[in-house]
Amino acid sequence: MSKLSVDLKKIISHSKEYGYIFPSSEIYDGLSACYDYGPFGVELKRNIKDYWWRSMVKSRLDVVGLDSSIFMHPGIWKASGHVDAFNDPLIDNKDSKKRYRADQLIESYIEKLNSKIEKEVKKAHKRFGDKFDKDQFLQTSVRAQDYLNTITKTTKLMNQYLIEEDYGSLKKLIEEIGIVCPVSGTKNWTDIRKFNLMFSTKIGSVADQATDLYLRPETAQGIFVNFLNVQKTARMKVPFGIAQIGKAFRNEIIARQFIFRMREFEQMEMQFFVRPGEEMKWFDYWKKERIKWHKKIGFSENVLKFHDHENLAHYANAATDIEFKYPFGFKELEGIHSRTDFDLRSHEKHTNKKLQYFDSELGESYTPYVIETSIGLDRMFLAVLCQSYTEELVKENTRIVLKIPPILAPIKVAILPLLKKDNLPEKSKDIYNKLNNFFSCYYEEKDSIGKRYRRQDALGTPFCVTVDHETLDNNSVTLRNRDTMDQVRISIDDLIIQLNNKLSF
RNA sequence: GCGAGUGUAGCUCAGGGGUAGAGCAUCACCUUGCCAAGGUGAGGGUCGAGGGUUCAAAUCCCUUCACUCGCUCCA
Repeated sequence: MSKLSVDLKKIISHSKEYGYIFPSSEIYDGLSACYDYGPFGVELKRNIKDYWWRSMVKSRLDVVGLDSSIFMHPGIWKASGHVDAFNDPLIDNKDSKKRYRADQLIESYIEKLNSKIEKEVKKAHKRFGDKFDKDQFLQTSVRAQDYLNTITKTTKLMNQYLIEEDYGSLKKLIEEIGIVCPVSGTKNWTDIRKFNLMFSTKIGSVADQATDLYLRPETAQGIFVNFLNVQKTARMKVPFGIAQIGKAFRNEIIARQFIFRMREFEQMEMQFFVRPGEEMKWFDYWKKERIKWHKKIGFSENVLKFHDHENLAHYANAATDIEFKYPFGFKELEGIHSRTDFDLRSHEKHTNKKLQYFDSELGESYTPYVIETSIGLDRMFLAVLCQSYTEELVKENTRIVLKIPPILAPIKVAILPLLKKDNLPEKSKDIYNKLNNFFSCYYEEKDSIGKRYRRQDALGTPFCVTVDHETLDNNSVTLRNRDTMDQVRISIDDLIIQLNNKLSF
């Protein structure tokens, strides 16, 4: 096992030990790729959401929020392209262990036959010179006719089987035409299985009258179908954005790497509607805005990078990812996509309802173009954990610290009596009650003071307030910094102001 | 789905036919005057599940389940 995955392993077990993340359904042996957020995980997650919502919605005049439902009309997923585009027949080669899409295997086979025909044509052209008639050749050449017939027949059968979802026959077809695996060169294929990205379920209490529907695979569509509702009621003018935080569900073929790729996950999305033709300007604008956001909470230059897409999705005309350097490499954390007017237009087509905006400045109506920023909340959570987890040597002992940015930390301040006697606990609890109105606090009196500091370090608490005998004399406490372990003595009255300075957005 | 690996205490793991173990963690009491691991005691396990071999199985055999890693996909 590589050193990198050892790091991830440490983070996973630390997350569990300190109440951040538990494996789902653990006492039933777990459920693959599902995780639960524990008492401190849920706080960190909430703080990340707040940080995003504040900067994307609260601090801007041109973006408003939305919380659309997870269940939506099944027609939406037809319009968005999810029903057709993510419904693949998959087949494995048992020798090379490679997985392919069955239809793509057959298509590349047809491609090969086509190039063989081309070769024949070229050869014949050489032979006959200028008098060469391509159509005539194709009709008379036995070999070319053979290829053409096979292509026609194979294409027809493939399409028929795909539509009927007759995967048994589709496999037979692959075997009959003798397709081999490009890697192993063998015909040792598994059966074809259908893979569907979306989870389906039923709504309605009577089974046979129930309507099939899907759990949403992205939050974006809830925004698109509410475009006019939001624009009109919040009286927004293009350019403007709609933001949403919510769960999404994808039946990933393989879900791995802890909370990086889960089947149930949470997205923080914003769709920004702009005038047609101005999309690249806004695409660049949001690229800059979003990278600024990441840097503001302390992600450094060398753990972030843009990754521009070469192959664009069916709806996009430009796309980039912000990648974060996880222990398993640079991976997508956030996507910024120029989605054109694909979604709005597609919903118009499917509903026969106008989804246009009248631009009073231009004096015309149009379907806005859309720039999407979409960040995985769980991926952000993991990025924060990976960035924060540190082990350092202090007097030949390992100190494990979660250097979580203070504004994101689940617990902001721990209040600790130096000793569990002499009225120190009582005094500490007074301070706890006072501070807890402003920050999330933690009170602890067990074990030696050093041990308690280390425990708070491991939990990621940025500040410890220690109450000692001097506190009883002059109302002063020590304030300890998690990252430097430095302590300053300050008056209790100054605590709230000082902490506020360090903990505000 | 295929391949490999792993399942023993809350965590990290040892033990490989003969009474279930260690360190850390937890709880109680004592100790403790600022950076983890001081003392005494206690709780906690049908050794992933089912079956087989055996006088005897955590240990050997078979089956099964779950997780982890790799491969294909990722709006």
